[in-house]
Amino acid sequence: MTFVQQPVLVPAAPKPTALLPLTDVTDAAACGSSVGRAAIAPADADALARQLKALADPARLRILSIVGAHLDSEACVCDLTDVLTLSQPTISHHLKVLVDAGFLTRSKRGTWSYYRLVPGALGGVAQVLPSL
Amino acid sequence: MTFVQQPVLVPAAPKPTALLPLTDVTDAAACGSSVGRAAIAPADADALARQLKALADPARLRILSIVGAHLDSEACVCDLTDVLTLSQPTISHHLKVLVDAGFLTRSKRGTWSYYRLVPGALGGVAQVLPSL
DNA sequence: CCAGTTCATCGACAAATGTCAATCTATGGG
DNA sequence: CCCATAGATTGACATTTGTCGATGAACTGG
Repeated sequence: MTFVQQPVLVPAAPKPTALLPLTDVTDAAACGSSVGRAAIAPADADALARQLKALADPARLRILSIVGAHLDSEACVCDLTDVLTLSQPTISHHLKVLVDAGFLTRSKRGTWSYYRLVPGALGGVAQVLPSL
Repeated sequence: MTFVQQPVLVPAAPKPTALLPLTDVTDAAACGSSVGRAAIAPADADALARQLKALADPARLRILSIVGAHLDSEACVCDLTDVLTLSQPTISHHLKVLVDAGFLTRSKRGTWSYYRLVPGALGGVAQVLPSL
């Protein structure tokens, strides 16, 4: 189990302006704290929060994990309904959330819908987090 | 701007049983998909979702960023009320969420409350994400 | 002791979210 | 054709969440 850290390739990334754009660094409060660098821009915080919101659900994390656990990082809905204790519409809803957030892609073949991990999408979020 | 990637040291981590405990790997659906490894355990998905839920808010991301932007990774509430366009009770609420989730610590000195980043907390989440 | 400051807590409210039953839309097989 | 199956959509519902105003608690300076 090595996890080669793919070349990122985030698709739904809203253009990371400089990974950490500024807000402003011009104040000195009475409590005597000093600023070392600039903080995240509000627009970037919004975008990152949207991505994290899509991940911040136990069912969706399990879905991503189950899809990623398949040999080709691809699974159909029946693979999920078997394991998750949730109704089929609920699972379908979670899948839509993950697709809209850019973590999964959907491809319909015949009667079945196959979902696939977007390479680097999770890694992109993981890369930005520690630099907050 | 280098971001040295600290030695992790996650404090509030709920004991990662093996980073990816199993659920079960014993089925073969009609759609013909094959399992390569085990998925995340439901309990671990719950724990990770709780952490992510604490992060999945623009105001809280900005708070973490502002605290981390200070030279000693420490800031008082007044540093936040100056920048964020939110009422003081709302900011206090977000701070409590981040403390409860293990991303910040609070230390009161005199009239001021100082919040400090928990070293490795964000990195711990970031490390687990790509291995889903 | 009193007034002002800093921050947390409480109560209320609208909005967002997770869930399900019911329904709809393909697709495939007789 | 007709029916069965896989999955998406819809509508409804309870719960959670983000926000604020009002209030409370603790410390500081006159």
